[in-house]
Amino acid sequence: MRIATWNVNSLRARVDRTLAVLERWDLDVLAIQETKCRDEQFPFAAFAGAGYEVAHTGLSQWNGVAIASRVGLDDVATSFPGQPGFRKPLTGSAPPATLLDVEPPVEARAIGATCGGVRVWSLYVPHGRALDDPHYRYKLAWLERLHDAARDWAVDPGAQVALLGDWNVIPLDTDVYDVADFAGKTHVSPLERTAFGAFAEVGYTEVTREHVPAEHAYTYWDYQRLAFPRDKGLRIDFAWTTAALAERVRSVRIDREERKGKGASDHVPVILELAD
DNA sequence: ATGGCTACCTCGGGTAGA
Repeated sequence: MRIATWNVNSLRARVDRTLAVLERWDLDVLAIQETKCRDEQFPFAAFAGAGYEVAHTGLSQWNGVAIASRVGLDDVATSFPGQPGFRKPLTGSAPPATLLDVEPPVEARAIGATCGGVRVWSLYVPHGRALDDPHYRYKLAWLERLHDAARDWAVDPGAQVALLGDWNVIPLDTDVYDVADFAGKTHVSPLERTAFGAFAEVGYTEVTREHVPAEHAYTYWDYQRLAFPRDKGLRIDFAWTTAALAERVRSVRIDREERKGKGASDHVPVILELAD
């Protein structure tokens, strides 16, 4: 079984590239992030034509996550238990007191489905924006709540769970072209790195590192400043799996070629080959 | 020193990404 994760950075702008990735890697399952569309805008027919069922959640032009599968797609969940919401802080005059009590909306950043016996989650962790931005606190809370949910999913030692996606965390200094460029910014702060690493304490293994231990093995390159030709990238797309699933991983590959050419996403697919 | 790109909304320029 082959399963992959990819932040496609707008699905509608890259339907052809996405179908080509499915075919090139002979994928059974693809976890997609940043579809940037609402459900009614999602090109389901193109995927069906290629033999894939799709579960998608998208509420606006932002975020949006999906799972495409040709090995079944059961028990779809469009958020995880306890997933925090976010709303920009209100500006100007104070709203009526009743509005203050309204929970911020849960964003389309997590979708889960069971595919071929594996509980797959496609996750788009909030960016954080800046260390003094409310979005940063949201990011930390989001990772904590995900950790709590993931702990529950891993209680059964035979559970096969894969947490796939764009984690928006640079876990090691060698996961970035120059960590000095990130001083005082998000993605490298101790709190983020601790929140990311905490999944190891509740039964999960980050299998992409295990199989691709090389330093500077990036999964993202900025569109700006010729980042890709200069290989100034980041490693921020990962796969935490339960022990029973980690045992099945035979290889992990980073599809660096996908960053080339006109119309590339700024992220590339990460592919896991699983033993049957 | 700044922004340098791409995509979304929609046809000008704001929001977001990392």
